[in-house]
Amino acid sequence: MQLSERKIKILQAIIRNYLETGEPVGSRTISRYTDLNLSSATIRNEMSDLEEMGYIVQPHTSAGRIPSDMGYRLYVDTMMEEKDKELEELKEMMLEKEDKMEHLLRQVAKLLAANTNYASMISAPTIHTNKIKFVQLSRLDAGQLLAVVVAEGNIIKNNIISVAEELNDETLLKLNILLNTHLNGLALEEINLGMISSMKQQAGIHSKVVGDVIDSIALSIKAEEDLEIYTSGANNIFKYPELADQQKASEIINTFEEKQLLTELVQETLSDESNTGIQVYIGNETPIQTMKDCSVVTATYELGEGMRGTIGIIGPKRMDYDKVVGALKTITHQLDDLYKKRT
Amino acid sequence: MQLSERKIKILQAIIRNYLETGEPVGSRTISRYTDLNLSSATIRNEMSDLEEMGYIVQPHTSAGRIPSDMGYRLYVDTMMEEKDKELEELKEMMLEKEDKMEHLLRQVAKLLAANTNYASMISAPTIHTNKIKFVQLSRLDAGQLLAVVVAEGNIIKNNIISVAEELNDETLLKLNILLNTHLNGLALEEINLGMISSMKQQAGIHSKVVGDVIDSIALSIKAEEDLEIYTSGANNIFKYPELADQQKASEIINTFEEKQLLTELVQETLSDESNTGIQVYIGNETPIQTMKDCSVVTATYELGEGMRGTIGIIGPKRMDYDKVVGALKTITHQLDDLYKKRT
DNA sequence: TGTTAGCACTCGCCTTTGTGGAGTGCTAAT
DNA sequence: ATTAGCACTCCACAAAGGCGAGTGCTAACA
Repeated sequence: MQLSERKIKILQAIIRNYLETGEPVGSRTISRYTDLNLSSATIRNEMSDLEEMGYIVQPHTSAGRIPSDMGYRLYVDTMMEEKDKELEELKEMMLEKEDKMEHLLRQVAKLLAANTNYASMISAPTIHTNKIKFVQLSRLDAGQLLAVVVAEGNIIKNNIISVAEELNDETLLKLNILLNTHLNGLALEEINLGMISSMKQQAGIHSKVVGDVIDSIALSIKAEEDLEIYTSGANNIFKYPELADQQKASEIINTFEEKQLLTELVQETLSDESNTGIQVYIGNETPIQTMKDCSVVTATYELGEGMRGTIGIIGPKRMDYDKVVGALKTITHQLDDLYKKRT
Repeated sequence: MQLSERKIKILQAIIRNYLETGEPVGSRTISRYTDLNLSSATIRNEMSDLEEMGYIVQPHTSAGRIPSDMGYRLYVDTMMEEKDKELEELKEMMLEKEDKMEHLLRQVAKLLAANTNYASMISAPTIHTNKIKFVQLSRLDAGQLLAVVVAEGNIIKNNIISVAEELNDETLLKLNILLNTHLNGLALEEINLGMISSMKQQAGIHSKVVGDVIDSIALSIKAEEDLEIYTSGANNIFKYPELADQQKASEIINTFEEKQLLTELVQETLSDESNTGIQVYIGNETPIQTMKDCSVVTATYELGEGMRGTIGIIGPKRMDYDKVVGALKTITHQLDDLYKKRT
């Protein structure tokens, strides 16, 4: 069977209506709601077809129809009309706090949640493709050194290193020079064993302690690929009855707390480069099983070269896709602007 | 009326039973549950008294009794028998991750939540009474400086400072010496305007730029009294029907997300020094209004001088106080040990 | 005087039953 | 191809009734 023009309009009307009310929508409603001037009987026939084709389902006989995942999918792919969102206010807010990445991200998450009435998450930019800008080793006290590594985009990592043997000022200075000349401009992921051993060699006489130090710096740089994910508005899910029952709410809340699980989503999003950077996962399409009753919309943002992070909105399947996509576009653009201003 | 020995035993039995089942408990149950060998009728009389005295309430006529806030209070104050918890496993886990305070705290929160089946929170130690150990200013690039401040207990703060005018190496060195000699050993809260202006004076010729830099360091040290609170197990509240309804769950979850609100709890706990460091807030006693249907047990931990933080367990009023208090004691002691080993 | 047995009573919970309404599918007429 | 009409389905909701747990009271007993 073919999707006639009319069927599309009806499907669209069903979805729109369902998005608003959350209730199954019947033929009579559509018969008036649209400008098609068709009787409910005709609509019923069409709806019957649409059901057969899999775009809508009946929760039970003699109830109205609701969109299936497939119906939503069609809607998102072809029928959406993007709304322009008024997220401009955000610009200033964001700029205020510009200095601390962490604050910024929290802020963004909060803003999105507040504006959309869905739950939101944002992952800190991945930095492993990021270039090292500055390395410094300082003595804290007898047995402890402080290593500071700053990467492109002013991402700072601190590490305290315990050493058995005290290093004198001269050695420390040498080490600093050595580290900077070798590591500067390198992407974090480019640091490898060969390089480390080459550094050790050049460090020369103190090889034992110095070697240890270099090892632990290298390790700490590479190791801490810490998943930083900020979430907000988890409790928004209680606004949607279809998600608010204990079972589901508990699962979703848990996923939000164990941010670990959200990394999958981040990975998935970052790896897919197909389109505009915005992806929509409806129901079972989601990479996170616990969210199979939700829809998830993700976007990739970039702060300059290689620093990409993920923003996500999680809500009911009947979320306002238009609005959400609009909001995400606005935000990613503004993050872009932000970066440009900053550099 | 006086609380006879027998009344106490009955009250205790009621509470114990209610803690387990969450159901109102009737006279017949008590008549068997205890070793008092009294008929249900006698128990009924006593219960009637206890109700009059305010220790128990009936949710509705012809239901069993449940403890009132006042009943719980009496229980916690006088009738508790602490259980010894088997939280020893934790010791090793904690030591593994010793290096990063943040990880440690998250770990502890998670552990507590998992072990108690309640929600947990932990605040990072306050550091404003903490002494500065080390200050360093480095040039990142033309317009940017990196300030690193390390305080007692190896708490590290980074700050990027934008400067209009570039500082040469010599000035930077001087500044570093100046900063260290002045600030070293000082508690963060001791830094005041007089001191800052005195530094500025000594900085001499470059007063304009240097002054700015000093200002922003001082500011960043003082300013970022950032509330770091880690939470875990929020979804545990779904395990207790009396908290799991939408309204309440939503409120509680929200409080957990907006960690802001939890600061009150932290403040309250830290300020009160009365007793063993463990406090129990039952129902309306809580400092956080949104948790008036819960009980909150908090403990103060110390990592050496002046570094005090708060741990909290949030659960239903019928929480297992014995177990929770035991667990908190164990944890605080272990954090104590941890600090000793570390230094 | 304290304790107990017995009994009537209360009230929430659960199941059953019934009703109304929204919506469908089908058929026949236009 | 569209529509009006009608019988049918099924959910949601309310009312009704029975069950059971628990109480308060009274009277009897040690």
